[in-house]
Amino acid sequence: MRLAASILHLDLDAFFAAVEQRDKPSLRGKPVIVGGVGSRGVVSTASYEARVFGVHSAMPMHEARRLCPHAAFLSGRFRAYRESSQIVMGLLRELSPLVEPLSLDEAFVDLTGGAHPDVSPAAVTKLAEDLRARVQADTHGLTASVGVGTSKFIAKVGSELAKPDGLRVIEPGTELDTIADLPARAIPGVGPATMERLSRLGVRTVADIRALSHGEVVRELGKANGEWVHHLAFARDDRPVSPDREAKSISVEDTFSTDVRDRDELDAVIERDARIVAERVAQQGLFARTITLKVKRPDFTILSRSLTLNGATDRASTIARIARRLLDDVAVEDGFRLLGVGVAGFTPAAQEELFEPDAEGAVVTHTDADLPLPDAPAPEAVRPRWVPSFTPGADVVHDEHGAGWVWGAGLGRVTVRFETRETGPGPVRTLSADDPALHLV
DNA sequence: TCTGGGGTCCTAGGACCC
DNA sequence: TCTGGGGTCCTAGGACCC
Repeated sequence: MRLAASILHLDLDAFFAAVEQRDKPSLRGKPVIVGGVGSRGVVSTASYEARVFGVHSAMPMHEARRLCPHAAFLSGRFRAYRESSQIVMGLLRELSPLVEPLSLDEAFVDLTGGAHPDVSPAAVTKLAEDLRARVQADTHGLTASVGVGTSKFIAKVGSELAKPDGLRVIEPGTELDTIADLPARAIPGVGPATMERLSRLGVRTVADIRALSHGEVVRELGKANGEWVHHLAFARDDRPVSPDREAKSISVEDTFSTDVRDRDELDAVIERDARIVAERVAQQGLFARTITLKVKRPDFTILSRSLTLNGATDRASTIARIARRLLDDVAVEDGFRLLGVGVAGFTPAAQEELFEPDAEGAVVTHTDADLPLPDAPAPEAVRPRWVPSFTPGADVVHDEHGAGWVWGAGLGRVTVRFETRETGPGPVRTLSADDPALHLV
């Protein structure tokens, strides 16, 4: 905790949904829900208009449809989100080089590291309001909530209290009062399980935690979590803002639209995911030692199996081969609803002698054969993950009608609303899916 | 037609080493 | 003729975050 309120937390309001409303004028002021549109999808972001109906992040999509059937249900346009995110992160880096992004829509900034040495409450208020105005101008209308405080925790509490489209500077000395009546869940790290334990001690608010002794909290929650929670309840938080945090793991996973039990199909998914993982590892110039296979059973139990190599690799074939072998250890009979492949234990250099313990514990060397492509027609579970298609919300262009977005598709037809950020609400037209004049962007 | 995907950190037991 | 003790690495699971 610092003497001055010099840590800033910025959170873009209902980010994915707000980008959609910005780019789709007919959806402004209406409930918009972005997420997985398949039968097993969940909500990523709901616009404030949809939240009124009880829709929120992580909610199963089928439930969101029940609560708010008249909403627009869109799968995401991550390129557009990334673009706006980069604009905002750029604005933050103008304030200070010490910017720590937490996700596309959230970041901490250490203002003492930057060009604005005056961190008096009046000065940071001015700075933060200017920032919010610039975010809105440079992103063509997205709004941000900003909190400023003496620590990461307090800054984040500030932006939470300021939502939506607000600013809250929590002045030094007022922290304890500000957080006293917040639910204990407001402390980062207190999730459902921890909250349940705290409830057993009669805790509801942050102040209730303060009434407990350090020892009591640690006994109930364990050492690390207990100390953390007890400290934060007293607003003691000296975590630095750390830009350039290095990745510790890279993984890809797929939830299938129906459970998969066929071993060949699972092997094909492993190979496809291993390729994606290997590409991302290589992109970052890394090599990984530990390969992890993750599966989720139909009853939602999650299993993971991992193996650490003596060497380090960035090869898809090696990652896939190990993952396939790890799958040998897992009973497949009930099938899986999810399979994932991940790597960790990064080193900056490949290790020449890449060998691994085999099932008997002996050491075997191997060669890297090219991975076979699965024979067509591939089952749905094994198709490439990012095939361009007329998913709801996708950007399209029509030679005659201009730019628009996919409202719905099926039975060989695509319904498009022809409008853009600049046009204002536009007309809806239903076209043939193989209309040669219609192009995905 | 029941509940995503990509991460981080912690715990706990066993192997292994000195 | 009752067998320490610490440190590190690996593995599996779980809580949590956005």
